[in-house]
Amino acid sequence: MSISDYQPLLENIKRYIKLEPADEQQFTAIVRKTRLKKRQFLVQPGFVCQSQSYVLKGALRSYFVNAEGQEHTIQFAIEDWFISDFSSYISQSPASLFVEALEDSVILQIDYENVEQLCANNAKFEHFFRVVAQKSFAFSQRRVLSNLGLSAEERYLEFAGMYPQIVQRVPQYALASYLGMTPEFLSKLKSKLARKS
Amino acid sequence: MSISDYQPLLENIKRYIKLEPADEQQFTAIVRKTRLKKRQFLVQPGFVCQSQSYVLKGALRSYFVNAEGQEHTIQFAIEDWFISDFSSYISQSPASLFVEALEDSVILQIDYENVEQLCANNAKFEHFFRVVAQKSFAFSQRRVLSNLGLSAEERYLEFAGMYPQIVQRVPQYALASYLGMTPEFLSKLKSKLARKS
DNA sequence: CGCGACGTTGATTTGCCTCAACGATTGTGG
DNA sequence: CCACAATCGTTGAGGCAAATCAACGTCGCG
Repeated sequence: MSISDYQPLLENIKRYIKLEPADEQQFTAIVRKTRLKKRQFLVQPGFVCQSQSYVLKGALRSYFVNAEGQEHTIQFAIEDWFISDFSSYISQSPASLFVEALEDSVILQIDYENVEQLCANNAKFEHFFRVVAQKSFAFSQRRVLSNLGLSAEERYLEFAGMYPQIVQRVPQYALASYLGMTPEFLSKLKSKLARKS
Repeated sequence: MSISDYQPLLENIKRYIKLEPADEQQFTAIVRKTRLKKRQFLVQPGFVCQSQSYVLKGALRSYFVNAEGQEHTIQFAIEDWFISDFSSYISQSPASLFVEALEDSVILQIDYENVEQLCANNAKFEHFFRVVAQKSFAFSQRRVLSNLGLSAEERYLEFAGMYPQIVQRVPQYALASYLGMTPEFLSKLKSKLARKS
């Protein structure tokens, strides 16, 4: 695995903490690179989610399948994003989500045990993972807010305004299930909005 | 402020990290006790949320008011819970939520600057706040899931099963707005469920 | 007491879902 | 390289869960 593979992830981390060469070395020692084929699963319900994954190239999503068989997308991840079944990951208990590659992808994985050890040994990383968790929490709360306060059309427009790349890149049924509507309804919504302008 | 006021909060922290007397002292030095009257606001939109609050006694909620004037409750907090406009708190930018006392309450407040300093000086607390943020994130993701995957009735039953104390204690319009339904609909739901049993 | 806040109940409306049929595109095996 | 199936998006008809609107009862409190 070449040095350059780590760079995007190290740059990401450096947005929050300063890294000396020794820190970088400590960190890269626990990173694994993995390739995924489109439609390949990274996590499946019932298995413990051992690692968090950073996307070097490609696109993934995590989703839940409820009793009626409906899919509900929890998260998308493209380049420079992390993804996992976070609930399973932090409690090291069986997952309830699928994590699936939407395209052929390349990811960097870091395992739970190693992350915890790293954080215990190096306060910089403890700080980094605190900040990331806090931002993730704030992000999730904003989503709860959108779900509660906005109509289907407003949710679509908000998301499309914020993440146009993702809207273009992921299948529409996955986007619909993220936004909390049926694929049919999203389709009608888009054609209505297109007609307006 | 008497020592015993700190105890519940210290016990909470000790569930995650071990505290030496010196640690306890470092921590209690940054804690402020505040009393709130029912209907009093702790945070209001436009003002920066300076602190996180731990509930010693009473009940609070955070909520958002959208363009149409509808309220949407983001969180409830009773004894032994934290509450704030977390998004405003971590970015120290203007709040978009109200945080309001639902009863006369007593809280312990810790300010952003002091928490950051404490974490920088004492790795135990950095760890504590990481773990708390991670759990909060996982919790919030589960709520997104419930919002997406469950009907109004299912959301109510799930919440009532998980937090019966809160259902009894908070006004029904606040609960309805937390669960993503109108007060009228929640009322009909409850009477329907009561009739069944 | 009387007012305001809260919960209830019923009639009506609507945003979104379900079901079904139909193109377009992709992928796959012969 | 074509044929065929599978996958995905579109469109329309009809249905339902939940919202809206309105009227009324009740309780706590100034």
